[in-house]
Amino acid sequence: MAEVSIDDVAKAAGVHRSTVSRAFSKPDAVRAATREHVLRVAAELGYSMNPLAQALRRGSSNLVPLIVPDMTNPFFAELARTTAAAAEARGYQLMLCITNGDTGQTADYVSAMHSMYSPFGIVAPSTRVNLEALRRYAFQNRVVVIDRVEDDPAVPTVTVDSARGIDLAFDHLLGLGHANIAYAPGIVGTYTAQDRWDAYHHAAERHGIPPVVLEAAPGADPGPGIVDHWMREPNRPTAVIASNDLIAFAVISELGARGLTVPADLSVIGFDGLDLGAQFSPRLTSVRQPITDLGRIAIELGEALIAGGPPDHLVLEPSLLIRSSTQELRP
Amino acid sequence: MAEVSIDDVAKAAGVHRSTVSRAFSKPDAVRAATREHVLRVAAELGYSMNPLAQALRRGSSNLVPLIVPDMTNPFFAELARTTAAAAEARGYQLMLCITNGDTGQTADYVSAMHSMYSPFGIVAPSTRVNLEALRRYAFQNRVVVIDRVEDDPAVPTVTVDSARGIDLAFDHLLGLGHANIAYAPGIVGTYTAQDRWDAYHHAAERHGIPPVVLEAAPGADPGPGIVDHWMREPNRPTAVIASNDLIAFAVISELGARGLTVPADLSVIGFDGLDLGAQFSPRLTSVRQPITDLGRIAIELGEALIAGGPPDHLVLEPSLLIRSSTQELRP
DNA sequence: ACGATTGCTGAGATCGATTGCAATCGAAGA
DNA sequence: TCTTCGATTGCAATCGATCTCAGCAATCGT
Repeated sequence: MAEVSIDDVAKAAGVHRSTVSRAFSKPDAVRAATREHVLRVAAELGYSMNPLAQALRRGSSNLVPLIVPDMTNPFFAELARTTAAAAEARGYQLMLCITNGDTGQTADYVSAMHSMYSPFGIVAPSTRVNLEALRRYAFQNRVVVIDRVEDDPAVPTVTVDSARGIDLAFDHLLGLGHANIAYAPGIVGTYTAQDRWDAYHHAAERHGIPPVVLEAAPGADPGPGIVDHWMREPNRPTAVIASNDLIAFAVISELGARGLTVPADLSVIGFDGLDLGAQFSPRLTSVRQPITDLGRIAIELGEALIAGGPPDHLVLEPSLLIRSSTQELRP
Repeated sequence: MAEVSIDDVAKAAGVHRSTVSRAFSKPDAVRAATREHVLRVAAELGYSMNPLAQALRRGSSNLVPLIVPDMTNPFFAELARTTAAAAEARGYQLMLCITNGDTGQTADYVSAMHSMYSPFGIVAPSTRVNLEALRRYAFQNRVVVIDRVEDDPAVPTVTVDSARGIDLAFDHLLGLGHANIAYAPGIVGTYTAQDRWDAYHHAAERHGIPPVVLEAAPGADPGPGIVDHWMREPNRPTAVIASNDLIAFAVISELGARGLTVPADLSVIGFDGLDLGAQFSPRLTSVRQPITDLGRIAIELGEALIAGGPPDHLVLEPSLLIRSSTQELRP
């Protein structure tokens, strides 16, 4: 019941603490017989090493913080899950930190991670603002970013190719006969959001389609704003690309509330490819981000970082997840 | 850049480390002038206390683990958010642990929390199984449970009144003219799931309604199984109560895939009252759990626990969130 | 004016582990 | 048989903080 320390085990096993320590952390440095004896005694006493003390002495721990802005967005939830799995598989203990988009909190977490002797940390930023705070620490801590950091090649990053994703969406919609394709941005401020926005304009231009951006008032529920905007369009688009799945959900929901149906009245394609989209009504067609790879690679980049390798900047390929929220245009 | 320790600050300020320590942790015990001087020097050096060392020496930290089975379920995501907020407001640092329903992991986390000197931990269990592992630790650690623990009154708990929630759903549906109300269970094994199941049967019996439970094969995607079951019913129910919002989503989605619409062909009511339900199509009517209170109260129970008070067992009241997935029965 | 009290600060042990260095021991090599 | 070497193990310093105890000054009561 009381905490059993390394000295208790040492005493019970009749050896010195250092032997116990070695039996656990460097098994080769101790005679096999001794080691087994120590381990057995330790097991009997229900001993397990205190990670805090260990981290303090060693100057390194296995706690890897994953800093995300908002767990309510299922994208981050899925990211957290896969990253946690990847982390655990490599012996790290993932610790999830939610910032609620608060710049100060992100800085706090990164600095806390510093004093926790984390080998490295992973940040999935929401707004560009908080990256500034991050950079102050990036040089002294080891940080991996999902998304990107402003012009700072020293920070390893992993991203999904937004332009390619938007192209995929365009090709799909074009193939379905749509020629009037709008874009519904959601949150703004991140690099990814900006990329998707830009990619939409480029793609529209390339295909000779007049770009229509369905903006909603910031802060408010985005659905109504976007749909209002859409209905006001003189030449009403027949398809819309949402900047992420949540926005797509909101649009479809609002459309339904007004008696319109998807995809009959409007084809909607999301961006994320969440599992949750398969439970939506209609099942959401979406550009799928390889979230599992994102998590795994973030961990790998972290390991590369502590190994002293050069910072990588990986770009992953999205793919298309065709479900039921898009359909062929029928005039 | 290098880690600045308490001794560095002490030297720079020309005082002993104990004075620096006191300046931070018990401001009254040090002269105002000295304290300010120390604090200023510390700020200049960019010093911040090392929580590990502090926890090690003090034998207590402010790290509160929140152990959840699955972040992919938005219920837990919302719970995590509100609990994190409540924790932070009280000076705790919430650390999220995802078990993926793995019994062993839950035990690991609880034991890790032990050696992290956490004041207490919060567990939101998914299956009843892992509660056994929990109990082995509960007596030596301080654990608060959201949901309940088998016959163990020593563990404080906070729950939502499932029976009341089901009643609310029944009353709503009955008021809409429905007389044939089915139940769609989801995950099983938790106390809450069992409660809702029982409550459904009681309510059905009380209202003279033949109970219809729409079970799906475990493991698989629940939507198709539930809908299949529903269609096979000789006397097809006109309304269904889902055991949680995710199940409701799945049912509605599957219905949509088969060309049926909600609420025209079937009224569906969920259980959770997630914000996400408002983005669903149709907007989901649901029994709302007071998730914010759940998180806050879990923290408060934890504090009561370390204060040495008797373990409480709180039961919160759900409420009805009427949106668009239910409608009056039209014969 | 003198012993007692109060307020503030310094010394040093301590939390639970790791690790470089020294000591020990048996066996191989000369 | 004596030296040397490698494999083990013990010793003690150390990581960065907290906390009890003691010392010392200024203040208080009478």
